[in-house]
Amino acid sequence: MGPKQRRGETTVERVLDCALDLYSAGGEEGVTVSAVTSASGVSAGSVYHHFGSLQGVLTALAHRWLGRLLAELAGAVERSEGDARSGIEALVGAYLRFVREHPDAARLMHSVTVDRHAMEQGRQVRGSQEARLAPLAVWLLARQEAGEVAALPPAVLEALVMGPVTALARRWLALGDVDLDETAPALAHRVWRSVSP
Amino acid sequence: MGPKQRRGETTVERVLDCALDLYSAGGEEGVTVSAVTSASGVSAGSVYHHFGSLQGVLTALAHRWLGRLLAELAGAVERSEGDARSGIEALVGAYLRFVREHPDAARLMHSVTVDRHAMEQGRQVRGSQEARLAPLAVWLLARQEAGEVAALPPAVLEALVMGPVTALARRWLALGDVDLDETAPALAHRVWRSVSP
DNA sequence: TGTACATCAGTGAACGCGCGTTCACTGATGTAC
DNA sequence: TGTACATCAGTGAACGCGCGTTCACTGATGTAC
Repeated sequence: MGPKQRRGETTVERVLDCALDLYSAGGEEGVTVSAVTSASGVSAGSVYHHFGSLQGVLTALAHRWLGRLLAELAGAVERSEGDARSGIEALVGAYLRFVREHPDAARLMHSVTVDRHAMEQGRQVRGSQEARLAPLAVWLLARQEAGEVAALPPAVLEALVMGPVTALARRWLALGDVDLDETAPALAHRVWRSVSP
Repeated sequence: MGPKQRRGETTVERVLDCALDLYSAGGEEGVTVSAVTSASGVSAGSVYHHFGSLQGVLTALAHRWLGRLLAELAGAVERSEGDARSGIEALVGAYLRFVREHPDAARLMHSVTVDRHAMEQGRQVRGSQEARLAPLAVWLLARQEAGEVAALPPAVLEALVMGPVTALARRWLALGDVDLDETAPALAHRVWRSVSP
């Protein structure tokens, strides 16, 4: 899979970059074939050569950024001091920083439609994401087994940690009436309180 | 605004009900004019008479259910014992119950596209929602001023209370691998911990 | 190093389909007198 | 209570537009010998 020549890589990159711009300008309905081709200078046929369909472009775009976000989060946790508290606070901080630095990509990732299509594509997508999510999940589970985190079902734990962060991110993306840097420490502290033993 | 004859009301109702079914079956792209007309038996002209456009149908649908949800939440808080803790726990419980009882509507409301269009329609929509949201916001502010809730910025408080609930709801809607009833009390308790003084 | 060749990458005109919307019209409803 | 009439509600054929996708083809790249 993927391009097998140098040319192909840059074409793919150009298409995805333009697709993100179009998405942030006009939502999913703004990402049409003709918009992509005229914005990127790549022909329709070439787009289909690399992505198979227009939906394929959006899926690839979501994949790409989700991978970057998860890598960022895993890195932040790894770089933290190792205990549950500083790890979770690092996680919260890294998420909000990523959103602030890549608001357009964040908007795309928060789109339910993307989730939906990804789900419909079946377990293969979820499987690959789980693989990338594994470092975080493994770390959290280890902290939990060490008694540093409350014994809660995984789904509840995930909701408590990620819920407030994504909620604040969504609000900032939609209204921009929050200072993420300023509020991040308070949020991180409160999230920690909610999952501490 | 709205229908001025009995006939009109039932037509509007029928269109909205069918639109929700179509949405839950095929997402936003499943809600086409021809799908709506053939599912509801209402003619295209009549749809346009009542809603102005297809987008108008989706906007009306989102409005309707958002109103119902907020009314449900406000009612639950009102019925609670009055203190911050039981109010917040009632809120969490009511939200999850609503999602479980109306999963299709919940999926629609969690859609970012709906948010997006609502936002683009300008402050009028947000204004009317704020009016309906007021009871909850007012209640929470009063508890905060009484010292029953930590002194946090409104955006952070909202994220801490609603974030975990919507996150768990989204997960259940997407994967269904959680028992909402079972996990609701634990979640509510932890949410309370995160905002208690 | 040079050449042959298979494969990859890219082009863009053409296609048909289904979409949202309109409009001239008919029928139903409710109200005023 | 009965009638006239303005307004609301509903119809469905028709329209044109822009969409996603295809395909026969050319050009570029990298590799094997």
